Amino acid sequence: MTTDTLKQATPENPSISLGEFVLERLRGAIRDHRYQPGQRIREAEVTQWLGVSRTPVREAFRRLQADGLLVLTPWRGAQVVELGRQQVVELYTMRRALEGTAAGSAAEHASPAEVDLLFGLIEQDQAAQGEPGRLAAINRRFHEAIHGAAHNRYLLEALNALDDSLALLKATTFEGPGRAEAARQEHIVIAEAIRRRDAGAAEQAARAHISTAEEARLKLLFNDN
Amino acid sequence: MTTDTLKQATPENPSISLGEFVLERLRGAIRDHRYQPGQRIREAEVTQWLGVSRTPVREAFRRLQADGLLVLTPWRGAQVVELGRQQVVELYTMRRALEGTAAGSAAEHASPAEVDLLFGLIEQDQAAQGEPGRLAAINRRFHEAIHGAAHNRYLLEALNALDDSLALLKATTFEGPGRAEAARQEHIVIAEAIRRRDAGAAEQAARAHISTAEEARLKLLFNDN
DNA sequence: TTATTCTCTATTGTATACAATCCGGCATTG
DNA sequence: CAATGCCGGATTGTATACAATAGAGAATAA
Repeated sequence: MTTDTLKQATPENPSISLGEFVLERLRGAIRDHRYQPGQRIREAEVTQWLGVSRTPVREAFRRLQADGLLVLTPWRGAQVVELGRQQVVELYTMRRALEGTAAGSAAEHASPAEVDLLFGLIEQDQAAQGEPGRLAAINRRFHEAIHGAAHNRYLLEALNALDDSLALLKATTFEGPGRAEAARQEHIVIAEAIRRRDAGAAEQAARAHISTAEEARLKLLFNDN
Repeated sequence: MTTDTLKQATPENPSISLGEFVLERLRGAIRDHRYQPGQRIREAEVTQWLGVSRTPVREAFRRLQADGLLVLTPWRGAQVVELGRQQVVELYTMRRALEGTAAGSAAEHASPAEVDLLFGLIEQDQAAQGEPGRLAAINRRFHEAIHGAAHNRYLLEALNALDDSLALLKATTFEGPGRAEAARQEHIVIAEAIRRRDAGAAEQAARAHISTAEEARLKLLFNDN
């Protein structure tokens, strides 16, 4: 990466369009809070940062708007979405519905390997006691495993978009004391329901899991309820 | 529309960006099957049709891709999505989840006026016997009324996107004999559950409604099951 | 005849020029 | 001194020029 003649290819990955490249970089920056909620993002800024012209930047903006991460106001440009309490509640309602559906579908469609993966992750989780970073990563993979096991691409996309939206929030749910252990127990209930192919129980367990996560999140964010 | 000096405003509606204008026109054209599934849409085509440059057309393409209506292949451009049997099933799984959630939320949050609207639409439906076009329109409004009564903007957006995707399919569900009456009965069950604030019953009723619609749709499309 | 390669055109990806609009500060006026 | 209106720069919306690629068809060789 020295000369950067940059014909027509992503600076780093030479096989994808610049629009996609910018999209991923921006998505990552928003996820990591390098762009904070409410902050305005100027096209010229991104242009300089990533060394591309305005066209791919604008295309990425459109996609991020569709995903609910940016607000595009005419002549004012892009702003990272800010979530209020009401919006967080609405997002968790969606999450409860979609995670429940994913768990139910996983109970119906998961392959044996996918079921094994779930229990493997629960074991890893148990081994990662007291390491918040690893716990969060494993939790993430557990949920992704369920999402994949549902074998429904629309559901998967919707859940990914939802994750991105919730990443706008600062506090991670695992900060509450005892939350990690409680979450593991809930994960076990979900995984067992999936293993015994009980779609209804899997859905209920997943919903309950999201509900407790919602409570914890709201408490952390707004100190009430 | 004679001179068309077209400074910088939508040809028809002078207050919205051209990108949004193109987006809505394309969305409508896809909904109405003026662009058929599988068909390729060239930028230059739309450019000429709507009298704009390629830039707003490309922005609209990106949004439609995010909504799942177009497939954008690098260097090949845009193609209207084609839905296979598997994808239809997956979409209906989503629809069952989201409509169920909407009905449940509506039971919790609907205003009295919104409840009245539901029953008003059921009466209109009864009066529109044997007119497939009006029946379809009223059915649509009934569902939209529930979506609105849920008071959840994310849910609303997701349901709208889902409707657009299902509009890709040709046959309308109301073609089956007796389907209209059955649908009305199902609507009544949903509306009554909402009126008595029974979220669980409303969700179950909505799910059952979607399941029967799915069956009818699959029968119409693939002549099996 | 058939397979293969090459070229050329149509089309998309990107960059940039230009137009329109918003927002700040400043001056003018009451 | 405050309010209001008017500039000027900063920023976005749109159009277009140019680069890169894919794909179809012609030309060639077996």
